[in-house]
Amino acid sequence: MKDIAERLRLSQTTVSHVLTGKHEHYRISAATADRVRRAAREMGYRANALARAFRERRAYSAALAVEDLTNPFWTGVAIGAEREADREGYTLAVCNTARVEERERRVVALLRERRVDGLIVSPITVADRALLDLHREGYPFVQIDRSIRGVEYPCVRTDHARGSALAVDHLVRRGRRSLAYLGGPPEIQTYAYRLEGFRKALRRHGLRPASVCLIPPTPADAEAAAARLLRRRPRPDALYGANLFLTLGILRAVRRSGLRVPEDLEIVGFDDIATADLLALPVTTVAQDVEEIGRRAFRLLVDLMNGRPAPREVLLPPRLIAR
Amino acid sequence: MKDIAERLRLSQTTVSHVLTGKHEHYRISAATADRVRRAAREMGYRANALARAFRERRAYSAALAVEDLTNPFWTGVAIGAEREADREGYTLAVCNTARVEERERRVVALLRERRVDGLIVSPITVADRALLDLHREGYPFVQIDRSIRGVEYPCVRTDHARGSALAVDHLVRRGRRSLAYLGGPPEIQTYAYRLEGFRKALRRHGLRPASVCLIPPTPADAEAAAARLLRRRPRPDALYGANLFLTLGILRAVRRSGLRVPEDLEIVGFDDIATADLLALPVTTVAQDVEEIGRRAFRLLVDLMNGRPAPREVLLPPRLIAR
DNA sequence: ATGAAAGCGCTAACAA
DNA sequence: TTGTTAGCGCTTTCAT
Repeated sequence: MKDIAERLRLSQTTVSHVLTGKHEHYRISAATADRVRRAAREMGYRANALARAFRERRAYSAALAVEDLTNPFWTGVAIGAEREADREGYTLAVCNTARVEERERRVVALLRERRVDGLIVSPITVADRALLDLHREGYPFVQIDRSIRGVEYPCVRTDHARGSALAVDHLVRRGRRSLAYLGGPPEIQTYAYRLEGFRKALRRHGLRPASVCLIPPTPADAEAAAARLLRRRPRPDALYGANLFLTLGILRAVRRSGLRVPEDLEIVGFDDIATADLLALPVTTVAQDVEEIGRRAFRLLVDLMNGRPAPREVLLPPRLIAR
Repeated sequence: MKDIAERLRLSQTTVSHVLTGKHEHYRISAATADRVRRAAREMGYRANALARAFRERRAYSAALAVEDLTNPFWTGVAIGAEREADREGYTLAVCNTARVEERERRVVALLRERRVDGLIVSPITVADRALLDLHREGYPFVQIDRSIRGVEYPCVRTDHARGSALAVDHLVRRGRRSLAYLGGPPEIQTYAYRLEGFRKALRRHGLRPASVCLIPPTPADAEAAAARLLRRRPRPDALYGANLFLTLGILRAVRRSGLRVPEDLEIVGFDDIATADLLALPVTTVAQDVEEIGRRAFRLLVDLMNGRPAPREVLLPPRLIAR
């Protein structure tokens, strides 16, 4: 800017006004604005984003803390959020915490030290305490998939309960009566809502759960739990897995059991499976609009970062993919 | 820093020396260093990364341009790269270009405007021309999966040819003689090497390709091409898909054909499939160490960014997962 | 072993 | 319609 100003015998200020598009506001003459722009082009001027960020105290960057990029849910969220960030001129740092405490702390540090302007995160991925601290300090963040108490920042998530209801209704419609639930720990809000939805829907049909297994949400744990369920007499005629990894475990257990699907029992899982049509066993899924979650979250974050009000909760409808 | 200095009646310089860990070099007394650190803690000092980046002309951040976060290859790379970036104190911006030209341009602009210090990218994801420009301007980047001519910056990739050889050897060992190749356009170096490896390996066994289909690397295109192949007489007794999406298409075609695997034919695909054990048809895969690719790429990028020399090519061995 | 001072590139309040 | 000036928080050179 200085060089341009010198060459044009203008002040650096004027150049700045033009180059930042504020010439209207400062009533710079069209002719001058033109000269500045031309010179800038000729001289190969490139704005120094670092200087600008420093001066404005804003890096136009945000972070997305993800607990497992291996999970298509989070990949989808990342895609959506990144897309929106790009549209808004923000840089999005994607941080994979992999549920390692040390890495969670670093995400928060990132926000504080690198002066990232905002954060998209799901509680658990970053400990509640840290989030409450951030909240108190006024750092804007948007929650995904689940939320914590005592924070009026928004949460964007699928209507978990509704998803479970879709699953139950589907199974009951197909004549199943003995449904078993396999879900993660209900301390995690996600699973609490999914379980609650499951229970409520069953009640609506005048049924009771054949079983409710609360286990760590991994394929191995689900496989073991499902195997146990399948040995029970009477055997449940439907298994409902409350997330992708649980459903994969269920599928493995059923496959090993040699039972036939859908003759002997039916399987429904939360989260769609990309290769579902190629699997040996048919599985109905409750699909989430993951990219939309990411997009919405980022848009709300922008609102927050600009001091605009944002709703406390955005619920997206799930979709049943029957198979 | 100023506040700390005032409180301690020291100069800001001294405080800076201590807080940036350079007190050894500047021979600050241990006592002073201690006082400074204590005060910093008490006063809740947090370094302002924005100011530092501005002053040092580097943001300690890098970008990873990915063409499709939906592809586990890229997710794996992202996980690996992010992990390493974190270890090195860098922030990694993951950019999903989704093969949209406009978005590719933005990635390059990001680098130029210096919000990031370096780039990890695969050619095609960002057009060759843009990369050559960057190279000429001296901006550091590391290539992934494939590389362009005229650039001595490193490329980290799986040994594609070796992967194809693993596939061919496996099939021949199992008695297959009539192998068909389905791959993406050989203008993309990745596919060129995979095809070449396929051809060479066959020749080594005294065989010739039953067929070579060069198609867009999507499930739909592969499904159509594979269906055509399966109608041929004589029918190939093995199909080799040169990437994940091609292999998924092949699996669909074979499934619809009603042919039995492995009795009638066998399938091998480049890139592992997470749910392979649950699929209706067994599929052998050539697995890449995707996270390692990401990690290595980032480490090389750090070397480049610090002006250290880096090798032109890093080849990682693939691994056959027979099924 | 510590400090003074300059400056990184930009923005904005204010003056003219 | 344009310019003057100060300053953002930090690092670094040079002095002391």
